[in-house]
Amino acid sequence: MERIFIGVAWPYANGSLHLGTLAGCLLPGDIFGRYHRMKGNAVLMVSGSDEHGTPITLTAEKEGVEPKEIVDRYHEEHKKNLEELGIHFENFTRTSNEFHKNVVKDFFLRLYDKGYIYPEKMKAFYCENCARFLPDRYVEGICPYCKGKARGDQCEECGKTLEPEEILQPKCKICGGKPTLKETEHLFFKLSAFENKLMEWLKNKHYWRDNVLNFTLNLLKAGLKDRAITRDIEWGVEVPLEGYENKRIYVWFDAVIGYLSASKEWAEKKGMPDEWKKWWMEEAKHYYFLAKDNIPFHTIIWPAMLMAHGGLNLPYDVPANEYLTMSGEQFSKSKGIGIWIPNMLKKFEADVIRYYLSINMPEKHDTDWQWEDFVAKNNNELVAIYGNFIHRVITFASKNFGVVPPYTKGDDLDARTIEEIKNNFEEVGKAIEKCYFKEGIKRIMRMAQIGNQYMNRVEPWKLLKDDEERCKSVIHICLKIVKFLAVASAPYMPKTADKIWKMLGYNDSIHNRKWDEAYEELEENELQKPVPLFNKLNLDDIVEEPFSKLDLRVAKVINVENHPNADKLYVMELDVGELGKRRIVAGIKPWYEKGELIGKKIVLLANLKSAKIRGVLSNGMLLAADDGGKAVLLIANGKEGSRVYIEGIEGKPVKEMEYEEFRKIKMAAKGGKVEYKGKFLRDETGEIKIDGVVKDGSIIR
RNA sequence: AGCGGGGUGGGGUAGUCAGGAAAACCCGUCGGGCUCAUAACCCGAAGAUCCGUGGUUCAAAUCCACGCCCCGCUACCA
Repeated sequence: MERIFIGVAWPYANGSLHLGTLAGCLLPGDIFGRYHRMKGNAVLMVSGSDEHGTPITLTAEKEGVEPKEIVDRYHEEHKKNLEELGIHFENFTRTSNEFHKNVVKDFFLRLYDKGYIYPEKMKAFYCENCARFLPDRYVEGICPYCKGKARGDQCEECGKTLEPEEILQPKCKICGGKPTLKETEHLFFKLSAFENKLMEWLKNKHYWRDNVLNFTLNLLKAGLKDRAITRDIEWGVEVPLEGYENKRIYVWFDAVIGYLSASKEWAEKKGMPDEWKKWWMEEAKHYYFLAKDNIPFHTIIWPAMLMAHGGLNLPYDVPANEYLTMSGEQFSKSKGIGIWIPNMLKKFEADVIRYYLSINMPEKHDTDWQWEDFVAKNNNELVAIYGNFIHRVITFASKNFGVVPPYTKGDDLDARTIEEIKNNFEEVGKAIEKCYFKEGIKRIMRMAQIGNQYMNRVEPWKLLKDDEERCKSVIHICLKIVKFLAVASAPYMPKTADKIWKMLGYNDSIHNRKWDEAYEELEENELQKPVPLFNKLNLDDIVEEPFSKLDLRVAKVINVENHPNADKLYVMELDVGELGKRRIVAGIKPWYEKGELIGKKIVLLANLKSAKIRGVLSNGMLLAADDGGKAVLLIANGKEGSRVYIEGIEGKPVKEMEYEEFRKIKMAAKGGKVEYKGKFLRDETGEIKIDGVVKDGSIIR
């Protein structure tokens, strides 16, 4: 038996969980945990809501409530979602509880006593108007070097790191006022003292994922700077030292200690307050599941903190995932891209979501969530290959025999098939142990496929008439395969696995069984009546908001020519950033000169079905307001290729959109802007404007 | 700008670290088989200059160099 500690990155309690968190952290952690529990290992898997930090206080202010109300809301929601998703923790807690705060304070004091924390004065921006110090990213200004837009301690254009006093025309992002530099004293963690120790510790981590190890080593080579671990805010863990009553411990310092506090709390709740020591002070392997942006916290800062503390286990592996993108773009609230878990759970079975994210997990590079693909994988793989195999076997067996029939008459094919299944099953286990979750689920699918092949070869429906004994034996083999599948699927699709288990006539939960039981002989159970495990999905049902189907993009006009066969048409060439160059035909010639169009940023409907217009192929169309027959362009401001959207409507663009379908979506002009369902069309920089005065209510087309 | 990851048939991915006979899988397309099963399953076929150029080698998707193009990160969006 091994002891396995699993730490899953703490979701921030400032919003709903989204698919990225699930794909990158929660799901891999859960698969890993479930597998090890079935293997008979002692698993302690913890996480919780990360509830401190400025973003939460800002959200609270925006809503006019206390921070506590925000974090309570999302913590409850997270907990509920996790349960619905079948993500099982030994302890899923939160950083605002007293237990955690006390552990953080103890940890802090221990480091302080050992001399790893020291005070230092620094200058920071203070906004009189808001009466608060501003975190870096809430200060905007101009870069002294390239005159580009600078945010906080860095220029967004040239990427140069800036000292606070260098930044020109600083502006408070909250109130727009002018912040001043004010001196403040903070406590620093002596991260720099751990460079060599960390380097030494990393020496035998050759089994880590390349991206994680390389990234970490590069940061170390670049040299570590001591980090301020206190902030001038009121929301957070109090600093347990005199003179720091107005400061709080910085959220990253507090959050990672959560791994330890959650373990201690778990032991406490179990009534065995020392039990956590078995994982933290005795031999145990520590795994941390997180996404790539979180790597430095878990491979440098947290290990350094643990070293500073002393006597606690360091991470064994940090199999960080890359990102899940949404139709090619990064999840982002501010850009209106993303899929939120509460929404997903209303529409789909947890295991369907788990399946798609497992087989499409961003292990080595970013992977893309695509609705078409999601539907296709559900329908063609889960339903057709996997679900159908189980269903056809159980249906056949229960209809004809009622119980698991005995195996009495075999042949070579049986042995070969079982051998192959067994081999695949073992590989699934190995894959999970190495955190190659994608490979594991693929092998499970392969097993279902082997089952289908076997059945097609031996044709039990024919044997039923002329060789019942052989037929029973064949079905016995098929049921064995079903059992293999149930056990192997348990970490990936826990609810489904349990359903299969019940169909096989077992009364208990598969999650209390052992992984190796998959090989054990079937009992002569009475089979349950089968119910289809999954159902087909229809893309049209999923994408119910017609606006979601649109793929609207910012496009810059780079060339305009007359259409060879039409008076009112231009043939325009557009730069659509990541989508490349596009040629479209547009009927705006009567109202716009060629010259004034070039360089303009307009709104393009990028996924409109291509059409020949008077002999010229047009790939998309531009949007304009129709003011009594006169076309007036919509003007965008964002980067070429960036999305144009309505806040609150999830973008789920279809591949191709019919013109008629587009016409049903009624957008109208209002006060120089474009309104749809009470909200305004916008891009990443703000609302889209109409290029001139048009009557309110003019239709956009 | 620096760093990291990537570019593989029409789409989505595997394979690349340890170079080798037919480049794997799912979808899509075309043809066939089966009829137990959720019109599901199974078999076969077509379809790839493995981003480009040059190099190392008996042998390169894989190693090296240069170039092009995407994406991400740069320390609080997973």
